Formats: sequence, C-alpha cells, structure tokens
Amino acid sequence: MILIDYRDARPIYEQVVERFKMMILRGVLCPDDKIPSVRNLAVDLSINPNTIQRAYSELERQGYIYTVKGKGNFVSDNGQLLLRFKEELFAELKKICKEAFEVGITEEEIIQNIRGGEKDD
Amino acid sequence: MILIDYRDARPIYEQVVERFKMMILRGVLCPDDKIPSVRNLAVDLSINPNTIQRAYSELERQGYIYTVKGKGNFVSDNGQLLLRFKEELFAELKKICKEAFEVGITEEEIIQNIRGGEKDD
DNA sequence: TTAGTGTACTAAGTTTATTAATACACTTGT
DNA sequence: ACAAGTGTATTAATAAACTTAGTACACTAA
Repeated sequence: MILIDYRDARPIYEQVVERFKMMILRGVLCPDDKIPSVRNLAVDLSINPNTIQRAYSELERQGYIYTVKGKGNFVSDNGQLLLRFKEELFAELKKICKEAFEVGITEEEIIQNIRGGEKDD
Repeated sequence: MILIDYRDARPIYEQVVERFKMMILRGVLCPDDKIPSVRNLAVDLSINPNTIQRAYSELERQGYIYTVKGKGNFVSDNGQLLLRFKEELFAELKKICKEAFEVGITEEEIIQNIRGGEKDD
C-alpha cells in the first residue's frame, strides 16, 4: 500500500505522510475508508510502530484522517483539503520562480519549460 | 555581506552556500573577486569557522569558487554555472508540477498562477 | 475473555549540525 | 627571518532530530 524510499533524504514518517496525502487527494482513498492500523503498517514496512504513529498524528493534525480509539484511523471528509494543498503548492512555485527571476530567468522561459515538460508523467 | 535566518530550518552552512551562489549568479560577485576569509566571516556572523569552512568546501565542490592556499577564496569564472542552476531549478519546477497534475491541477491553472504572481518581487 | 485498536511513556542508538580548541602549511609584507 | 593572515585538518563535545525497542493502559468488537 505504501513504499519507503531509503535513498530519499526525508525522514520515514514524512514519506508516509506524503503518500497518504496524495492517495487521499487523488481519491484513491475515500472518506471514511479505514487505513491500516499502526501495528499492521509497521510490520508491512518493517519499521517501528512509533514511526507510523508519528505519521498518523501528523495526518490527523493536518485534517487528512480522524481517529476512533479502539477502532482505527479513517479518511476525513474535508472539502478544504485540496484547496489548502493547492495553496501550498502554489506557494512553493512562487518561491522557485522568485529565485529564477533573481538570476535573470524570464517568466516566458519558465512557462515554456512547464508547457514542454508535461509528457513524461 | 551575508545574513543568517535562524527561523530557517535549513542548516547554517546551507544558507551560506545559497547566499553566495545567488550573489555569484546575479553578478554581484564577479570572477576572481575575493570573498571573506573563513575566520573573518565567522566573526562577522558570530558562528564557528568550521561552519564557514564547510560552506566554502561545498561552494568549491560545486564550482562556484576556487581556493588559493595562504591567500583566500575567489569567485570562479565558470560560464556553465548559470546553465546548471537553471537545470536544477527546472527540475524542481517539474517535480512540483508533477505533484500538481496528480491531484488534478491543470497546466493552465499553474501558468495562470505564475503569470499573476510576478508583481510582489 | 480475547484479539485488535489507538495512545503514552521511557530508554537507547544513530546521524547531522554546530561549537571549541588546536595545529600545520602556505603567502604576503615588513 | 619574522609576524600576520590565509586555507586546511583533526579531535572532542554538545545538541537536536530520527528511529528503534519495550512496556503499559484504555477502548472496541467478536
């Protein structure tokens, strides 16, 4: 269900958070779907339950999942999530563009690059 | 000459590297310009000389500066630098766009966002 | 009752970033 | 030759973040 990339410099819990976020935003996981238990996923990924717990706490904090004690963790039904994610993404884009403008890269050059680079998805 | 942002999550040496890279790419620092000595900059920024040394080693590794033992560190004359930096920046952009496409954001939406967001630079 | 669930806690190990102190070799100007 | 300034290397210590390990407790469902 989830894969960890050990060449990725980011901590494991962060990778887990990102994978679930994308699955939820893409609709692969639907509202009220049950996600794996802390212990189960830990065994599957061969990592410590504490690390999964940390990822799930973060997902709950960001509103992606909700917890029912004794039952498990479930996908939230939160229409704001995609909107908020968009804003975050656009903020990142803006930051990179700003850096680009500083060294003389033009807006058109950036746009051409985006237009041309859509094929390898 | 350089400022450190202690709210920035990135390590100090990385911030120093980034500041010099931008100054070199923008032409604020020219080829063969002398940059501050390890000890001098350390005193100026109130940080350890080892941290500056680490930043300078990284800048040298990436081709932005060259070292003359006993004399100091100087800005490289390397025409490839801007080109390589562009490629890195475009790679970052591509990564973000890919993530955006995954959750249904369109290319046009991204481009509109870039076009609209140029004013606050 | 038993098994599965989330949650909390302490302890230990690892890695990275940073500071500290010292030492050595080189260059420059006197 | 000397002194001051330079890059470079080394060792040690500290702090923070990440991860693992082990244990314990409360809740839910069959």
